[in-house]
Amino acid sequence: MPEGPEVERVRRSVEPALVGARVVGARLLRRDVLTAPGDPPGGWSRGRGAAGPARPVPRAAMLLGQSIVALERRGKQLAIVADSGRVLLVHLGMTGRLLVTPAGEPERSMPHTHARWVVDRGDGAAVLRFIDPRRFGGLWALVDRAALEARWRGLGPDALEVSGRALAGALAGSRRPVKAALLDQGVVAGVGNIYADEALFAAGLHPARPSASIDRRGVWRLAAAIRRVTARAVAAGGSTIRDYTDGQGTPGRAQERHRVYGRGGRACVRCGVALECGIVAQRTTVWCPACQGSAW
DNA sequence: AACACCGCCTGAGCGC
DNA sequence: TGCGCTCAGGCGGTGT
Repeated sequence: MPEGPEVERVRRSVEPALVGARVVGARLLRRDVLTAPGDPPGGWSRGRGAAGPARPVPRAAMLLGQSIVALERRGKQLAIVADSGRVLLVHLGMTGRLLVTPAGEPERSMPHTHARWVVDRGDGAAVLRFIDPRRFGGLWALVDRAALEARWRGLGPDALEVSGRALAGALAGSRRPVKAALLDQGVVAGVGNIYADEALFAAGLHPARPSASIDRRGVWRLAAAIRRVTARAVAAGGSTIRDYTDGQGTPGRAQERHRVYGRGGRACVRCGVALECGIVAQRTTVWCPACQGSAW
């Protein structure tokens, strides 16, 4: 389940093969995975019959014939920027993967491959695949950088660098549970269910605490915890729970460091009390009833 | 306006 | 062994 740290690992792992490379082949195997300019607002219909190339995709939208100049990330979104100015925005959703393999390697059949590119850096071609069994992820074709910036304007600061001041501004006046705020990408970009629980534990805050009830010191502690927890996850290669690997197929080890996520009922690593498990903000949530105070 | 909640989608894991 | 159920969860759309 890729959150910000996992997407950052993917970005780093595919960057060497992609930046400076020219896209010499592009195929979209499922039309509904891509939202291109002119598609219905809210994206292509995901209903029956949406599969397949029912409507031709402008090949430029898939960056065919263009050179990749940068791979940029904000939160869970990964932008492939071409020299034409066009951008292909990748969201991995729950089970999405980007995989790069040398073109010479024997073609293994990879189920749920929805898009496939051949890129050439001059020193040999490589194949890039977008694979996503559950299809919560997708691709968005943007015509220029301005469109990317407009889109990213809706995101909060990235989790790796969120400041206490920015978080305080976003939590002020909100009565919703602080965990719900953390999962809102407009508040902090890149935090998902795993790192929300981990950061709240690290900051000693109950996930159901109304956002506005947390004092200044607590908010600063929380911002620092978000930065620390996500930075450590990046350093550990990301959390591999089920499907996640980086762009080379390498799993991460950050899951071995989780102190609350997936540990409901087990002993708190800090105080030994049994961790509680419940639903907060419609998500499975684990917290320590002793270390994380009360919801009020 | 702010927030709650649903539905999308497939595979893993479980109980019977 | 095998079937069918539940669960996982990001996010956009709709409802309150």
